[in-house]
Amino acid sequence: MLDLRFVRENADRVRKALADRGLEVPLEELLEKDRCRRAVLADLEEKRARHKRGSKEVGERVRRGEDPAVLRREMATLSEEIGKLEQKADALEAAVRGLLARLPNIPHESVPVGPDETYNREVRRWGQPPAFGFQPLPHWELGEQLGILDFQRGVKIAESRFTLLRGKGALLERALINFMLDLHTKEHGYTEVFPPILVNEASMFGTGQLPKLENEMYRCRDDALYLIPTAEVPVTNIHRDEILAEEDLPIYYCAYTPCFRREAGSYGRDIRGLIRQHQFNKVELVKFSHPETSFDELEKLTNNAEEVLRRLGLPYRVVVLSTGDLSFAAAKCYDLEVWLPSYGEYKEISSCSNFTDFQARRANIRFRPAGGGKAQFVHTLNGSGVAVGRTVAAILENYQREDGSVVVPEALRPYMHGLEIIEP
RNA sequence: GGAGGGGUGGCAGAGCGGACUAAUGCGGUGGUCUUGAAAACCAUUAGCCUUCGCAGGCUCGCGGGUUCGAAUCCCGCCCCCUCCGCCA
Repeated sequence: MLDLRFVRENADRVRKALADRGLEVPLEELLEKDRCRRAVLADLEEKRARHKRGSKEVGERVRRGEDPAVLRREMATLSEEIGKLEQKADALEAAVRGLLARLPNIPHESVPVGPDETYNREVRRWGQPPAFGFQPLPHWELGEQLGILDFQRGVKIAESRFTLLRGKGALLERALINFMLDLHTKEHGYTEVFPPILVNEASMFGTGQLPKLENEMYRCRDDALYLIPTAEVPVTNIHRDEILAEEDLPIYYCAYTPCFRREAGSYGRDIRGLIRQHQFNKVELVKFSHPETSFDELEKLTNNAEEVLRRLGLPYRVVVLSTGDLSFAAAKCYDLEVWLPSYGEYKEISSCSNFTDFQARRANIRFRPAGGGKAQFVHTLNGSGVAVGRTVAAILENYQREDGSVVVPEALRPYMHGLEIIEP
């Protein structure tokens, strides 16, 4: 959420952000409603002040033994007028808030301007896509041949887009989670947390999933709880409604959690394999940063996620999203894309974003400056470090051999009891 | 699931129809004192909204209601704690 005062005083910047993102929000209506609301408020507050003084006077007359009946009647009338004005002010405020909630974050100046993903800009590339002397297989075929991915059973147990991992496949998944957590906690300075995986509405609102993405989430029937679509939600909400000490910033958390997404509206896409599942594992990086250093923190966070792919020897590239592709709450976002031979292209495996104060304002996460003074909103960041299921797919496909076996990346072997090759 | 207790400023905690303009303590900040620090003492210290400013308004878990007037009384809801039951 943007600051209403900021919107009022920087209407041109907001207008440009909307245009750059290709969004239509009736900004003029918002500004007009806001003007109207403030006019009503001035009238309302003047009447409330009179009413307050009058009521006090009634009390004093009673104490002095005078008859307060006339004044009491006057105050009753005034009270009624106030009630009406309050309704009017509330309605205007609700309208303003509704429109304000539809305004996206302002993209950072370094973000390329363009209407869609074709304007995303590649910023760097690492590694070489493997050259196979044979016809490489997609991971879903490899996985089934090796007996480590069971798509049919996943469908039987749950429904489509759920997969059963078996044997070395389950071990590979677990090894990746442990490898990533160890890397981020031991070498990158993150504190590991394991949060609730069902969260309440306030948490979903704080990070911006509600109200917009309600259809994307699994909801409990008998409780007002949602399955998390990403660890970003519970981990960012760790400090909701808190005032942090400036010297505690930046705070780094990493968390492994399963994630659940309904994937409504993506019926035709990525239907095969592990790429788009309703349930998947992810190691997430979350930062609470001082406003002045948040864009530096974004570079570091992105590099931390990249390190996972470098250690695993997976070819990837980093893309900075254009204004048209940037998510609603983000001011800047880098996507990490891993090479997938079955797609013949790079496929998103991590998304690293700086939300500046957009989430912090919604979730009310502030810090107290060291010298005292007003609490300010922190900046929140997060990124996948990285998506585990897609990493399994990338390893199977990039490390496959002609006989259908798969070499285990060296960095992973200590986590797989020294296993070097996955074979049937 | 049953019974009881409770949600008040950064934290703890009093207040239970009209001087609440929310006591007090802790913590924070500034100062006095000190070679320096600690202690002590003095001062200061909630957020939000409207306003160029003066000033004014709102907020005591949330939402209604009673009243000229609600932190305080009534109704509904949410959350937390304790005990019992059930349970990995």
